Parts: sequence; C-alpha cells; structure tokens
Amino acid sequence: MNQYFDLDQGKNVVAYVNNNDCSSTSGYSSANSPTSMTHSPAHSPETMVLQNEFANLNLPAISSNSPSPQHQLQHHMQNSPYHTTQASQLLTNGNLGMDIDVSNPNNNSNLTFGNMYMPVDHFYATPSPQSVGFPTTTNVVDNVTNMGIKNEYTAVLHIAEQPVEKFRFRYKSEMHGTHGSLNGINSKRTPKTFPEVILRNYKGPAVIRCSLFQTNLDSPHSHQLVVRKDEHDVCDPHDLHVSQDRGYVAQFINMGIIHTAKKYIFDELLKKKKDRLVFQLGRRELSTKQIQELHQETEREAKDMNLNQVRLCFEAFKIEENNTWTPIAAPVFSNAINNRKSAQTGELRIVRLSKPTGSVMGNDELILLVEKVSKKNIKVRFFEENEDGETVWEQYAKFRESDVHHQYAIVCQTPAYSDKDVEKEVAVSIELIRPSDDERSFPPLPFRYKPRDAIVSRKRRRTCSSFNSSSSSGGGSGHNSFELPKTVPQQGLPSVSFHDQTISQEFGREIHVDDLLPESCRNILKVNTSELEKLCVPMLGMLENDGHSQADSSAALAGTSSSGQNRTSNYLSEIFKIFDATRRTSDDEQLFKATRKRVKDLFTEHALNNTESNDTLLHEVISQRKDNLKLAFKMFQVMNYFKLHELANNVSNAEGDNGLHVACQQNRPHYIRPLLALDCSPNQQNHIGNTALHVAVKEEHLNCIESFLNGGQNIKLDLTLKNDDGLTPLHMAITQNRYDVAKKLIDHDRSSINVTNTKDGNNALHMAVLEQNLELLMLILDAQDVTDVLVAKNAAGLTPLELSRGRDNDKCRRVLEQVYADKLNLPMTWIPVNVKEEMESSSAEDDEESNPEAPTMEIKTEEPEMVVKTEETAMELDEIYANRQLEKLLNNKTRFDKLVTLLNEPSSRNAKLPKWKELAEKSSMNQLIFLWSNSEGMLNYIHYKSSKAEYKSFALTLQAMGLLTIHD
DNA sequence: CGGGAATGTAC
DNA sequence: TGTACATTCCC
Repeated sequence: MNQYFDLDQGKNVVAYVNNNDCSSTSGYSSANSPTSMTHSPAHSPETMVLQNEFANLNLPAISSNSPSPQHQLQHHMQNSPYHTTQASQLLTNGNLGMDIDVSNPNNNSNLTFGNMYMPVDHFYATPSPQSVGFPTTTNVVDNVTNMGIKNEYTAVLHIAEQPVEKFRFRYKSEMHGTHGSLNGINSKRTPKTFPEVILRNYKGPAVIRCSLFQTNLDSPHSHQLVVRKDEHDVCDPHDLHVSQDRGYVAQFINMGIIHTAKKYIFDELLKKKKDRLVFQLGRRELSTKQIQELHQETEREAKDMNLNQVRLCFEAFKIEENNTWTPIAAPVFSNAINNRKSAQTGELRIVRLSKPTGSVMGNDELILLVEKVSKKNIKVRFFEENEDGETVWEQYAKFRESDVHHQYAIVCQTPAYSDKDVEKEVAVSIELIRPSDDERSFPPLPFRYKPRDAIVSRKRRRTCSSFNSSSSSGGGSGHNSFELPKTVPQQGLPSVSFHDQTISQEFGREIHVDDLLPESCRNILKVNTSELEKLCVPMLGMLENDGHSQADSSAALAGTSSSGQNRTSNYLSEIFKIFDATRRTSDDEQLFKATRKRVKDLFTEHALNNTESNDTLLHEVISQRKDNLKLAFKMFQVMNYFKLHELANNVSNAEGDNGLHVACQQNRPHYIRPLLALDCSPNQQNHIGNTALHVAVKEEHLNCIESFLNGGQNIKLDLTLKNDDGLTPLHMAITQNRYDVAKKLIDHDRSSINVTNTKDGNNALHMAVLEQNLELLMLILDAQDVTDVLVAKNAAGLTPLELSRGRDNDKCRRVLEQVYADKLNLPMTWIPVNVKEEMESSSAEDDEESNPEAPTMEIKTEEPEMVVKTEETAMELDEIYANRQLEKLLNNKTRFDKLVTLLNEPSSRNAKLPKWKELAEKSSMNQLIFLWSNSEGMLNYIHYKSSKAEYKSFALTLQAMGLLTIHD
C-alpha cells in the first residue's frame, strides 16, 4: 500500500514513505481554493484516500508514559501549563467521549502534539475496537503512575543535525526549477548535511515522521514542507523507515519550504490540523462539533501566525501488524528555521558606511547602507572590546524611524565615545541589532574615533602653534636649529639670483631651484624685487602707501583693510620689502636673525588673522584664483632665503591642508617640487586624512601626481597612508578606474598594492575585481611577488579570486583562476602593439556594453613602455592574446557557428581530412579525436572541458592557421 | 541557486 | 497618493 522510495537514491539508510500522495500534492496548491475547504474533510477526495490508507490505524493507549526528559523540557518551555491543565481536565471530565475539547481558551494548542499521544486522549477519544483493549506494546515500557500527566516512552528521538537557521521560503509560484534544499546546520558545499534524527532505545522497525510546525505553538504550520519527487512537490508529513541495521538514523533530504500566500493561510492550516486530528483519532470522521471547533481554533492561530519562522517536528511510530501507527517516542522539535528573505528574520548586514571615522564627541552624521531592515525593529550599536572579547564600551547611535530609508539605509548620529580625551584614534566596531530576536549583523564593521585634537588642535597646532612658537621665541634665544643658522647666506645681494642658492641642504644634496621651476618662470627670479613687486601689486590689489615703518606696519597690515585680498597683499609687500632690504645688507648676522624673525612673525600674524580659513600666505599665494607664478615663486624665494622651511613644512590651514594639498587641489603641479624642496611634507594628512597625493588622485590631476612621484629620491612618499575613507591613493585610483594613475603609483612603489583598505578590508586586487577592470587587474598582477595580494582575505574573508566568483565577473575570475592555478605571474600589459589594431577592430564588433573590460586604447598609447617587452614576454603576450581571442570566439554564437562550418571543411592539405581534425592534431589533441564527430564537438570540448594547456595550445594553433579572428 | 526587481495589495 | 509589505517574476 505504501510506496517507498529512497530519498537518497537507493543507497541511503532510510526509505521515504509516500503515505499520502494525494493529500500532499494538493495540500498547498492554490487550486485548493477556499471553497474546496468547505467540504467536509471526510468527504473530500484527499481524505477519502487518507481514510482508505489508514483505515486500520490504531492508536493504542500507551499507558502511563511519563514524558521523556526532552519531552518534558519541551513542554515545560512551551506549554506546560496547558499540558497539565488539559490533561487533568480530560481526566476529570471523564465523559469526553468522541469530543475533544478543541476550544480550550487557555491556549490555542488544544490539539497539541504532546497531548495527542496521551493515553487519556486515546482512551476517551478513540474507542475503536482496536483501541479499547490498548494492550501495552512490547516495546514501550509501561510505568504509569498517573495517566495523562506522566507519560514516558522509552524510545527517544534525538536530533543529530539541526536544520539551518536561515532558509529562503519560496512562494508556490517560485517553485519551478530547482532551488536550494533545507540543509543541516553544519552543511558545507561539500559535504552537505541534512536535518537528521536518531531513534534511540528502540528495537524493531519504525517510522520517523517530519512535519512543519509553528514555533510558538505545538500546532502545524500553514507553510508546506515539500520534497521534490518526480515533478511533484510532496507535502509534509514525510515519513522515513528506520531499523536497527540502519542505525535508526533518519535523514531528511531535499526538502523545501513553501511560503503559503496570505490568502491561503487559513485553508492550509485548517487542512493540516484536520488531517492531523483525523490521523490521531484513528481515521474516523470528525464530528460537526469537532470541525467547528477546529475552525475556530484555526482562525485564531492563522491570525497571528509567524509566517517567517517554522520548525520541524519529528515523531516516531511503530506500524502494528494491523497497520495501525503507534507513537513510540515523544515528539521533538528542531530549532527555528527563519525565512531568509524577510526583514523580520533575514540576515542583518551593514553593506557600507558613509565614513569610517568620527569625532570622539559624537553626533557626527553617519549613513549606513544595510540589507533589508524594518525601521521599528533595528538598532545600531557601537562597541569596543578588549583582547578577551569583553565589551568595554557600548553605545547606540541615535536615529528616528523616519531616518530609516526604505528599509535599506539608516541615517544616524554617532554616539560620543566614552573617553573624550584620547590622544590617538580608537578603533571600535559597529553592528546592527534586531531587538525582536537579538540578531546581530556580522561581521561588525570597524569605525575609528578621532581624538578631539586631531580636528581642533591640528588646526591650532599646525598653524597657530608653530606661529606661536616662533613669536614666543621672540627673545631671540634660539631654541631650534632652524633659527640659528651658523652661517648667514652671503648671497643676499640683489644681483644674486635665486637659482644660485640651494635648498634642502639637509638632504646632503643640492637641488637647484632652476631645476624645479618651469622654464617659463626662470627669468622671473632674475628680476629684482621692486620690479617683481610691481608685477604682483596689480594682481593683489593696491598696496597701501609704503610709508609704514617696520614698527608700525603690522598694525596697519593686520588692520582694518576690509578685503582679505588686500590684507594679503599688504603682508606680502611688507615681507618682500624686508627681504629686499635684508639682501642688500646681508653681512650682518644679527640683522639677518632679527629680520628673519620679523618675517616669520608677519607670516604668523597673517595666518592668525585669517580666522576663517587659517590660510597662510603660502596657501594664498598658491591658490589664488588666477595662478600667479611670479608671486608664488617670489614667496618661495623668501621662505628659502630666510630658511623658513619649518613654516612650509607643517603649516596647515583650517582644513589641515598644507601648500601641497592646495597645489594639488588647484592642479598646479609646478609648485609641487619647489614646495617639496622647501620641506613641505608630502605625507601630511589633512583633516579628512588625505595627503596631497590623495587630493591629486581624487581630482585626477595627472601632472600633479607625476610631479609628486618624481619628487626625488629624498622625498619619502608614503603611499600606504589611508584617508578617512580608509583608502590609499592607489585604492582611490582603482575606485575611479584610472589605470594611468594606478600605474604611476604602482610603478613608484609596488609594495603599496599589498595595503588593504580599512573600509572593507579589500586590497588593490580585490578592488580591481570589484570594478571588473581587467586592465587594472593585470596591472596589479604584474607587480612582482603578488602572492600576498592573491591570498589576502578581505573583511568578508574572501580572497580576490573568491570575490571574483561571487558575481558575474567571468573575465576577472578566469584570469585569476589561471594565475592562482599555476602561480604564473601574468604580464599585465598583455596586448602587444602589433595586435592592437586587430583587437580594436574585432572588439569593436562585439557588443560594447558586454565588454566593459575592453582595453582602453589610450592607455596603451600613453604608456608606450608597457608594450615594449622582451621576446620571451612577447610569447606570453601572444598566448594571452590568443586565449582571449578564442574565448571571444567561443562565446559569440555567430562566430562560433561560422567557425564550426569553417572547420568542417576539408583541410587544404588533405581533402580527406577535415580542418578540425588537422587542428586537433596540430594542437596535440589527436588522441581525443574519437570523442568528436565534427568540429562542433571539439569546440565545445575546448570551450567547456579542456585543460588550460589544451586551451592555450588550441588557441595558438588556431591563430597559426589564421582562424582565430573570424568576422561576422 | 541566490539575488534582485517588478508588480500587486492594503493601508 | 505614498509607503510598506506581499507576491511574483526573472536572470
């Protein structure tokens, strides 16, 4: 009667019993319309079958089974009050007869699992001939003391493998095609595991049943637990036969969960409950009253059933000789299975932060992009843990419900950090918490609190404090080596041109200003100051009368002039005047020192008066709206002359920018080398963590980048510095898909490719993969010793290769797989000049958008050196090129078909030999020829099954035969 | 397979 | 009419 089949295709320990085919296939179907439910189940076709099938079902009273520990626990936690109440009620009522009280207001679960196997139920509810005698079964030890309250089965069901915690429930309309199955919690790609139970303490054959239950009630769930069986989804319950020789293990394989649509919840639930009751009652028809009560109960349950959470119920039965099913163990329930797609139960994840840093003071606006959350049920937790993983600090971000945007973004304000006076950045973590189930996002994202000082005092320290120190040194007592040049420069004569002087002498080398200046500017410095002054005056606005003495000038300068521009020009003019005067009387060391101090003070004073921006003269001179080379270089000259390097070195404005930042922002590369020579630090990070190089990259000012990188050997550029977005300049270049920029950076310092960003832990290679930028990918792979980059894992624990597999990123994946496979460092510049045109023409024919990685040709023309390769490399390039062409060929149906036709033609060498066979021979695949009947087979082999070597060889052979490029 | 988006429905 | 959530559809 029962049909059996092995879930595991015959070799598994258990057999699947399809015991209610009919009822289950229609169980959830929408065809099962509301109206069909009005039928009395007793007369519905499904039930008829059920009845026939289980006509002899017997539920013998298992006298006196006190609950197993598991059982007890279960009920203790879930409905113990009811259980006892119900049981005693049944006992005391004594006249229940056929009627089970299904309307017990106490609890929705009148028909709980627990109680349905209680002898009292059976005693009163199933007075069928078979039941009346209820012989104690041989396998169940009867140690009743108090019927109905203490049940005990000796046999015990044990869950050996829980189901996964999260699983996508699918609607019925989604059930075509194969989707994932409900795996065990320990399941991996290989080996897979499945929910599994073991029946212990029992001898003889038994059946283990698995069905879908609600999580809060001991009642079936309206969703369907289905197993795919020849085109049909068979609904729960699912029964598996177990026996001693199989170790009593039941593994439930290949199950899916169907999300019952709202409108069918009631119907499905009612149906399940009816079926269940009928089964328990030994298959007799239900009385009208029973049905009525079932309806009411179902209505209640359906109203607030958790549709996103289910659990599995496992039961064990013994099939008696008369084909009655006797429970032999207390039912057990799996952990909850959550609907992966629901915002209420799905995984929490922070996809991205708007910025990875904030002030210790808190209240910074932070935007989190997140996976589906519900605004009423989400928190953002900031926390800090010590080495032992103990939480030492936590705070929640502030936001309102309306700050949760469309379930996918949260705009919140950072909490203040516990210690507002930290000296260094503090690394903390951020996670999402869903209060309803205490689910957390994983992994936590790093966030850095920046010291108050970093913002405020960087401003003060760098600008003001350096000024302060200089003014406080007013006594003239040198406290700093800069201030006491042992030798006063003797060249301070008007006739001495700037380019005779050297700067950066500390470096033990000489940089001639000449070298640094653009051709066009050189003779500027030859003009004397008064001429120069004339030149700059019109640009800066009129100078005040030069009647000020040095003593009173500062008041006048700082004074009331309304425009900042004007003030600047006043200061400049004053400084220049001093400069000129000093140069004329340069012999006096004392005078030089005094003058130097005077200049410095003016410089400082000017910046301090720029209360808004804190810009220094240097900043202003560099960043004028209209670039004024003469003025700027004059400024450099002054600073150099007076040895004011420390001013240039670390003076930053309110934004934390030094002169280099400004130059890069304004795209004025000609200032970069002079500034570097003046010790303006290239590694200084402004208030958002950007170095000047970051700025140049961000603005894509190539010339600036170049100037930087060519700054000279003594300039120690640190390419590993990360800005507040957690990115190095290289990372930014990749994000911006700037091959040219990235190349310059990598050429300058290869080691910088190993740096991971602090945003998501990706390194340059990861990022190139994400950008799907093959050129960049190759560029990075080309760097020597890329092993580290290849194996580095990002925050999500993925290597670049794994990352490339994640998405539709075929090209990158293939390249990476190749590289990983044979640890061959592919040359990055892979397209030799001689094939460029060909590439261009053939790729032009490809649909452009499907070819985002199509090489950008300008890159190659811009970088002629990259295509200059040794012969050896050229070979490799050929190979790569051929591989790539072949790939294109195989992927393009039109061309593929053409090639098939072409190769089916007879060989030119031998009319009896088709071209494809010739090809196979030449590419050393003659042993495989028997596999194919024509060229198509061979091409498919090459496309999908060939080894790398075969593929390569085939590509080269095809190329040699001139067949690699086929045009439409 | 999973991810994502379009479409539908109820407030 | 707009929003959130449900359902279906699609790659």
